[in-house]
Amino acid sequence: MALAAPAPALKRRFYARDVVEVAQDLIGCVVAHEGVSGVIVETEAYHDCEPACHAFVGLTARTATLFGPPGRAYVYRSYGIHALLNAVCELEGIGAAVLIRALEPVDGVETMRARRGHDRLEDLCSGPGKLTQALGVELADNGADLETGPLVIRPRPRAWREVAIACGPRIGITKAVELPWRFSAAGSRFVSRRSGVAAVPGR
DNA sequence: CATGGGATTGACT
DNA sequence: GTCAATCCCATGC
Repeated sequence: MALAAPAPALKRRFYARDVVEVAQDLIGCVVAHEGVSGVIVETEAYHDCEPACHAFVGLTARTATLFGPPGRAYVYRSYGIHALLNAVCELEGIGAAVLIRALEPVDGVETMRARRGHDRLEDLCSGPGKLTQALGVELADNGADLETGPLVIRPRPRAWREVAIACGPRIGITKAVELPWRFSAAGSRFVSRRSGVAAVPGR
């Protein structure tokens, strides 16, 4: 019996709803790019109604992807050095996205090690700039369709179906710091930071 | 056209 | 704990 084919990628309608819900539902899902993949263990939600979101300034060249159709990648350069990967959410015309902040490596670990220049498994994808480097995601992937690939996000594997989710304040921002819109797989060794989280009530 | 500010990381004290 | 690297883009003159 051959290995099962990978699950089909998440469809546009998965992303076309409340960005804070999508941020939680993406925990445990799998990001894959050209044979390299990992399980999402940390996310943050951003919405144009709050000032920490790039889309807060309105429609510009930079934010066009955020206001575009859901299910696309929003990739931008941070601090002049790192490419950060988001999944665009909500309906077209609303600027919202989920920042993918950390992965638990699954496939292509040796490729990740070579690209990252680090050996420890926990150092490969435990941060938003680290995981794009490990996956080979670049600015040119901005606007790419996450349903058709080559960069795709797949549903939770069976073992991740019941993952416990923690929440806390978003990291590295100076505005709207009070919103608890950072989510992580409870107890994961692969998140970017360990502190500042609490259990999500009722989930 | 000049300026300033980051959704970070890694090296160093 | 501190701090520099580095570049895209929004803003203002």
